[in-house]
Amino acid sequence: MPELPEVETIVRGLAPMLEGRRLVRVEARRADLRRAFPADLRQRLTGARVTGLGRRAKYGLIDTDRGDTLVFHLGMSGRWRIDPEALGPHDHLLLETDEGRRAVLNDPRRFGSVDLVATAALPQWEALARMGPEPLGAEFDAAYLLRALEGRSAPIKAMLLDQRIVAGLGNIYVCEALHLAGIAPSRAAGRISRPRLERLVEAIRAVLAAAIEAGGSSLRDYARPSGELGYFSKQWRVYGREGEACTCGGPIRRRNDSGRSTFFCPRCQRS
DNA sequence: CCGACAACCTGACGGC
DNA sequence: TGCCGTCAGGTTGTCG
Repeated sequence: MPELPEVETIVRGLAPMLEGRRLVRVEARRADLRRAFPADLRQRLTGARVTGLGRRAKYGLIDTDRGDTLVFHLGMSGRWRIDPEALGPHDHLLLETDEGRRAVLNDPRRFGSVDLVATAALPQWEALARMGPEPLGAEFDAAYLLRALEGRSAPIKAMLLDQRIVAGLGNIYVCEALHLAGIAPSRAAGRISRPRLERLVEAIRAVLAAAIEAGGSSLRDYARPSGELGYFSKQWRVYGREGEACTCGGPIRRRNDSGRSTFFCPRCQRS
């Protein structure tokens, strides 16, 4: 589920119950996800006050007054459950606040991660250090993309999935943005004209903003009986719509590019 | 640098 | 009903 908009939505959903609260109970229910949990996770977090939440790319950030930031990544199947009635399978990490609220990290496939990083050193932290700019930030524009893609012969789709180029896009929103921009996923990245890169930047921004907007509206019921966070409407133009009609009337195609599905409209995205 | 592929895991779904 | 193959929103590493 989680690309940038999903993580953003989840962070916004967690903020009201965590911000300013003291963590009275921290329980890791297994030793690792994709990699081991920090050995001192519990002692460093228990008793700490959450000072703020944030996001960098697909990473969620929970800052504490002890100078540590809990950094979580949701992998393919991660989500947070809010005040669940009971803990169940794949509930790997529990945070309980001084108000008795509970946030539970659930991740069946365990491709996610949980780390504890000194807040001041966060930008230098290995996973974030080599990361490209935020697609919704000012640094990300056509001029930047032009330089970053210069001389690259790899397909634009692969380049947009590369977090070192731009941070936070995944398979869905790359497909969506390329379609909105009218660019073929296979187009050599370094051979896209500046005007078309400008269009691409705007498309990426628009697609992400719309998804965050949609997530935001569904947040109102984030405390549904199931207590799950991460419920998103699917307003996709091409993703998951193989065989259906594109807005142009032509059929949406699906192709496999090195193990990942690419959805596109051959008519709207000729080059 | 590039492309293809495997690995890490579980669950959902379609076909038979 | 059940078994089996396929696929899934991510990341990382290897090999040619």
